Amino acid sequence: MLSIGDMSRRTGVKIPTIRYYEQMKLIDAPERSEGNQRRYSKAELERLGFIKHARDLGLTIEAIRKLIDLSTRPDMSCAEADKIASEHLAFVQARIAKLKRLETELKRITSCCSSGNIDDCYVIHALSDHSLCEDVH
Amino acid sequence: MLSIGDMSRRTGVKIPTIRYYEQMKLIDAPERSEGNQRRYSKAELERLGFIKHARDLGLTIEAIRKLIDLSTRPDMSCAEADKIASEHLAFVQARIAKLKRLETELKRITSCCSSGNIDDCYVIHALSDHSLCEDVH
DNA sequence: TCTATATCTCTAGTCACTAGAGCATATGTA
DNA sequence: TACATATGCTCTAGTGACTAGAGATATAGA
Repeated sequence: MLSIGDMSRRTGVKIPTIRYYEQMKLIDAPERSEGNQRRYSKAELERLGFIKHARDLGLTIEAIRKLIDLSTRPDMSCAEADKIASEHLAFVQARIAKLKRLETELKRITSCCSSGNIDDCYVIHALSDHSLCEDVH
Repeated sequence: MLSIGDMSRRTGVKIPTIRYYEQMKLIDAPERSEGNQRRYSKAELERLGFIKHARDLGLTIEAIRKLIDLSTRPDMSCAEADKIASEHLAFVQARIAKLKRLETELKRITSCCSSGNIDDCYVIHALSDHSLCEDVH
């Protein structure tokens, strides 16, 4: 049996976050010791690892809840699970594209600041004048 | 003189958000009409545009507050402003790198799901078994 | 047994908004 | 001028995914 601290060390999920996941019903309320402390099984460790991994990948709590739900219905087609992951992939790709455009503009903004006076500051100037952007947003 | 709705239409910042910025002291409390409605000047429109642009670039409210503060002290060197923008550039670049690693893993996860049964579902399986990751995280 | 560490519950705070209730004001047309 | 509609006001509370802190209790090792 594992304490909440053991779970935390093994998965890298912080203790308050584990309790938060329990509250959000991502994990079941575990057994308790005589003194009311949480005691987890190996299966619960695995589920927390699953959640951690999915969160690291940026999946929302809601998406993870769906995946867990799916995995407990072994008769279900996995098309649904694939859909969740695929949608998230598209989301990640869109975010990369957007950030790359921002990177371009930030590079442009920061590469020109050489004067000593704020009146000529290209950073401030560029941020004020949207028309300087090359249709970035 | 512009109403809050005019400001919103011209900058693309939603009305409650404008009021929120006022509360956060990013913009000064504007004049009011006889009936207590906000009335803005051109200068205030420009400042809101500045804030919008900076937010679109992902700068935090706190960073924007600093930039505004800097821009009202015309004697200051702009090195500080450049530092804020550069730091943010580094942040954006780090995020791009991280998202690209996630993209790789998500692609791998979603490209193999072909079986009809959840027991064989690669998505669920891959998310459960961290060791399948190629040291992505 | 003592002490240090771990855990408990509960509340509130974070960021950057967003939503809604319940009014008051402004604007345009008849 | 009367009215309808649109716009605005303040205030409170909610979002997601945690994080922090208070104050009490439990457990493990010397």
